Amino acid sequence: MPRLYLQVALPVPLRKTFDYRMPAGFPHRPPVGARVKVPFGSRELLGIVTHLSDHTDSPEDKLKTARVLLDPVPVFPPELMELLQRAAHYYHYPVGEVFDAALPALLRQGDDLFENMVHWRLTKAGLSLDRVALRNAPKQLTAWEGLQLHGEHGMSEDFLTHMGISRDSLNALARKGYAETFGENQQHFSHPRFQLAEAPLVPNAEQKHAIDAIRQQLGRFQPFLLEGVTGSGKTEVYLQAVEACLHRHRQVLILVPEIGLTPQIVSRFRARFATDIALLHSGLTERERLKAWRRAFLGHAGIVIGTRSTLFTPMPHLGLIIVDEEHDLSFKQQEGFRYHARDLAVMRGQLQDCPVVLGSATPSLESLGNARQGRYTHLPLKERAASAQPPEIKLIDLRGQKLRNGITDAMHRAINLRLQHDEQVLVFINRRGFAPVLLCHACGWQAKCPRCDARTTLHRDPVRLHCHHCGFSERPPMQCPSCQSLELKAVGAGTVRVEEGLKELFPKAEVHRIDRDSTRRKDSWQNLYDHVEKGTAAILVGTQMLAKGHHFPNVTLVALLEADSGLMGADFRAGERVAQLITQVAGRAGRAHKAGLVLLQTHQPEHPLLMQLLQGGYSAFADTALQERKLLGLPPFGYLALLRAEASAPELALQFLQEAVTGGQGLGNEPEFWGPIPAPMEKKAGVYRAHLLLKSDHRPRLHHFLDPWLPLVAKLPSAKRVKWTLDVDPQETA
DNA sequence: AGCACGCCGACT
DNA sequence: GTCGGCGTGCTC
Repeated sequence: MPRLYLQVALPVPLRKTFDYRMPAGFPHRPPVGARVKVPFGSRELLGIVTHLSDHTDSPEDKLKTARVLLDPVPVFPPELMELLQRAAHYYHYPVGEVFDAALPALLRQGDDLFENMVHWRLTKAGLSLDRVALRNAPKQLTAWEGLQLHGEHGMSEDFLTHMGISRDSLNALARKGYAETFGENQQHFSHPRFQLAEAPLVPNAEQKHAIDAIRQQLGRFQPFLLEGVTGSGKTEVYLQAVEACLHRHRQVLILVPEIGLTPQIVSRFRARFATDIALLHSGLTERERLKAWRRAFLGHAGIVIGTRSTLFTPMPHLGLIIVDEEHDLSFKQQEGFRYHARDLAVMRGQLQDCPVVLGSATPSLESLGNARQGRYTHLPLKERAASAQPPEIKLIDLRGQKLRNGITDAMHRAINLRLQHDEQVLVFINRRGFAPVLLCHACGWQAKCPRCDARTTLHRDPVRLHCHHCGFSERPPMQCPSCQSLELKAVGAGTVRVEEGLKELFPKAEVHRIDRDSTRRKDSWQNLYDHVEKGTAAILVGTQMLAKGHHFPNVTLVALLEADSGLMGADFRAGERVAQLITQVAGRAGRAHKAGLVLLQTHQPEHPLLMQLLQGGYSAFADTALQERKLLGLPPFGYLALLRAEASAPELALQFLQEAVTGGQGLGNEPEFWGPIPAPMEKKAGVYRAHLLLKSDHRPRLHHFLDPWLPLVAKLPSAKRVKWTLDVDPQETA
């Protein structure tokens, strides 16, 4: 019998796997996708078995022996192994680190997969019990009712605790002989079960078309772009597609941008389906995360909802993937393994033969491009649900206007009018703090961050200057450090100053501020939301985080104080981001029976992007933007990779990138090189940064170039003096 | 990324 | 005399 070697991926930044001998006592064929502990240098690491092979390319005497096999079944089933390995290749990231990023932290640390895994079921006595026997024990009655759902099949304690049934009440039932545990520390795979808890709404014609289209493709790979303006009923389409999927005893994976901010979508699913819904988001403890992950992994959870990394959760019966707000930036990881969860979701759908629904009111130009080329089925929802009217958008020219705390007279009057009608107003200003500039009126000196090429922002409460880019903070000087003048002025407005200004202008109105500083306390945002939802006159001031997920039915005016602030950006996606932001915030106005008004303060009222949004909405903007992208060969018509470098001196980073360009000559499949250039904020947190953009008009050709180029780049002598990273499909190119 | 090995400076 | 600075080289 040939001897078998284990090929293992380890969490080290090396673009290779490592071979190990199998010790006596390992099963004959350990499962590919399982975790193993292996010796590595002087330490012991936990890795993933990627292959079993009867030969090895390493010299026999260098091989070490694996130590412990941790899993009886793979933590990554075959389709996930395939997804993660393809992703590692696509993003040119070390495969062992990709596996590491995909695993809940406790499993990464070596915790047992099925430790503390207990299943409960009713005993014969429990099954034939009369409920009156428990009439004096309401908690035990609930537990007994819960256990009845699955009868003698039983269910995991993870799920029971998730439904609010405590171990105490289960133990009490056990003591009376009505319930028992079984299958301790063992896997217990099953199909998800569900019941409809409320009747579906009656869809309109567009919704029905979308629902039918998705239903018909269940069991097959097909991407859909569900483009629905705010209030067009995207969620109802999701719900009915999910229902069809659950009917086939399949699981649904739903990705959302920031689950903490969207409790509304979760409660819609909870209200519609009586099923195990697993939530995976940043607010969980690692123990909670593992339990939720395990319910998905074992097939118990019918619906799995989570942020970006939830995409990597194994689901044995996956039947549908939904990516809500697919344009959202947070789906792209911005450090380390820089994957795009939306793009990998499509890849996963392909591997697992299921439809992928990308939903947005403001789709990314990438997805619109895919829809127009026929790769994705376009499902537009243009009608707003019953009686809702589209908001009216108007511009206020800021040029030559006197501003009071960032507010023009025209804006002041418009807000006043709405408050008099007992309606609510949202005010957006995309800047935290009190004022973005502290300026010397005498000599022009400005407060700057010593570690970044950036000004510091003046904050109140406590009064300090903060750098929003690196966390530096200091007490503001009493007099100008340059000319000793005492005339230091706070210029410009952030959320705090606008809040103060509005309180002065409207002393009788409730004014609330929502930004990262005001919502630090857990739940404070939710409490405020519940309060405001009741509908008394109020003004909400905030950054874009106010625009996400929440609907305020009584808001009739939305104000953007600096609508064009994003238009100056050097990034080619700046326009797309501004158009999405304006359209998204406009969607917050006039949801119920009142028509909404959107007021944009701008220095560039004749800017083509603004004109287009006003006249033709997001789709008119998208048409033009796509034409421009095509002319320039930019995404989705061109394919980009960005090589970033940072170093202790500016020349080092630029020199490294220049050598990388030179090293790429003659490799074949060469892309266009744009740069190297210093990054827009060259100095950040004390390091100097530079960029090299690679652009190709064929994706495969770009990757055929990157494959030999990257190892070469890594071996450049100058690579030792910089920290470099490659970003495939970068979202921020500037 | 870690971690060990290695070869030069100021401390008990 | 040693503790420790971080350059460089390796990890099946």
